[in-house]
Amino acid sequence: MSSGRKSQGSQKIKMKKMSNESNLQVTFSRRRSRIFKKASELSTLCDAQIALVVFSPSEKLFSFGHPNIDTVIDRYLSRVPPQNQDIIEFIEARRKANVCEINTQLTQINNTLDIEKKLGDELSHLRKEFEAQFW
Amino acid sequence: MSSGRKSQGSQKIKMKKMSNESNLQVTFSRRRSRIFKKASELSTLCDAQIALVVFSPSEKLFSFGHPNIDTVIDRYLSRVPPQNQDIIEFIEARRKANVCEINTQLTQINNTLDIEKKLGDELSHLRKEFEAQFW
DNA sequence: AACTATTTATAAGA
DNA sequence: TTCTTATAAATAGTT
Repeated sequence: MSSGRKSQGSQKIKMKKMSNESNLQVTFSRRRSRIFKKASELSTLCDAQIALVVFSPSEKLFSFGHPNIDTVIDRYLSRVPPQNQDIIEFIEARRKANVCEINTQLTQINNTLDIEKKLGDELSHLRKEFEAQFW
Repeated sequence: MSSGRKSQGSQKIKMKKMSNESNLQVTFSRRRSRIFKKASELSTLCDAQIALVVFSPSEKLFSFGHPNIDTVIDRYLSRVPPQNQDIIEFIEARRKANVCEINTQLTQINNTLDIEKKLGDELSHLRKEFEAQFW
């Protein structure tokens, strides 16, 4: 016994990234599970919707949601100016622009077609006259 | 002083939705801020990526993310079979289908136009012959 | 919002 | 790793 105390107990630590890797691993595991427990308690006690996603330093995924993580994430994405919504709107806008542009082309082509048809009709009439007179 | 003690201190509570609305409001506010604090600490101490979204019973949104909530959510959505990606693909497919269909129409119209033009040319030639012979 | 008795969480050591 | 322990933080009810 170098000391009368068996432990110094909990000590305050600096809020920066832990240097000791094995301590970091232990601390991550403990704190992570407690946060998920607290999130679960909050959702139960207060009927709050919660989504919690954690990636460990070793890239492992942990997630929790109440009543359902995807429901909450969708609700979040529909409120915040969302990137995905921008993409959808961009694609839709391009689609509409495309349709509009092609419709303009179609109109022009149909106009040209009308002129050609009228010319065709006129010439068809001329041909009949010509044939009637030629024979 | 109805009692020698000033407080009963913390008492264990049942893990079910709190019935008293004002207590629920206070508890929600306290626990929520502590969870966000803990999430922040975990991300700092362990350099973990975190996304936390909470909707209060009164529909208010609270969110936290490290290094960025949308980054983490995107990373989560890219692992889980994502609905939004489906929507994007659906819209893109519709756009392509539209373009393809209209291109078919254009081809048909251009073919028709060619025929009409040939007819027009032929009749134009006939008219020249007719006029040359008539005058 | 502040206080307080009690319960939990925490970090380090064994 | 898990267990212990001294200490710090969180908690629920009260004031």
